[in-house]
Amino acid sequence: MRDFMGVTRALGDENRVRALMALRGRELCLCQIIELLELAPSTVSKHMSILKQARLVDTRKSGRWVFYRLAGNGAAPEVQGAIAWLCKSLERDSFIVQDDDHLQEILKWDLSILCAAQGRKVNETC
Amino acid sequence: MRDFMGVTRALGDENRVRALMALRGRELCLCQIIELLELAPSTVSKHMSILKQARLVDTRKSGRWVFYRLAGNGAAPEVQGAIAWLCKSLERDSFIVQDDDHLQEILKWDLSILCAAQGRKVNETC
DNA sequence: CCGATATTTCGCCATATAGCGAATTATATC
DNA sequence: GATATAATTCGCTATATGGCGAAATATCGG
Repeated sequence: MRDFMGVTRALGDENRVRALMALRGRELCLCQIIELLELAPSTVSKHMSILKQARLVDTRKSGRWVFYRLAGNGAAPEVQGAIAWLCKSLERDSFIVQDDDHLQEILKWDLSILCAAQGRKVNETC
Repeated sequence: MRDFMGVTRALGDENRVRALMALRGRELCLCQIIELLELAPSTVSKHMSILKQARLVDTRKSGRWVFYRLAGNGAAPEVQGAIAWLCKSLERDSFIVQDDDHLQEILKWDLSILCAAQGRKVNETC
């Protein structure tokens, strides 16, 4: 029960749900999720740590970067069920589709450039 | 998205999850749920209204009593998915099994007696 | 070793939420 | 109509949560 409630609480925030949906079929660096959600790095880090504690995501560290991915086949059944339910319910949601589009743009940028640009009110044109 | 978050928020409270699980395969009167959760009537009423707003439960009014049941086949897919996920994840949870046992006892009581007994620190033996 | 940089942790604030009891509403019974 | 009763709404309090910026941590490049 404790574990299960950890999952439901984790799913109870819109930004965390958006982050999970963004991780469908790919892994993302924290800075890419920051860019997507347009929130402070500390806020996004906290969100991701909540998702990790609920076992909804796994992480991989590569140098200074931390990559997140959805929990896979090794995960607990309730976690896999949650992810399946989430994806099925929101796949066609207009906000999620919009995020998907936004992500396509974000993914075009080199990670180091993206990270360096954060916190400096990036101008879209340069 | 708005509707979906309504569901996830509703699932984010342990007492609401317990109430939903209690409704598997039967309908219950509010006073029976009050007895199960051992919370104030106003608190339980609020919980159930949140579940109703999320469309996770339907209600039927019969005189002074209000009966709750899980949303059925007519419900939105994300709601049905949520209920299915919930039941599959918690069916064997020890807290839920304990609630199931407790409910068996509660169901033995006549509704009017149960309601009348609430708020008066019922002695198990009378 | 010394910055620079990505992430996390900490401290704080504003808001949301769960809980209760009292007051209100709706319905049944007298 | 008056009274009793099941449920809801209201007002309040205590706690939890999401947000940020500053400070701390970890890692890379010189």
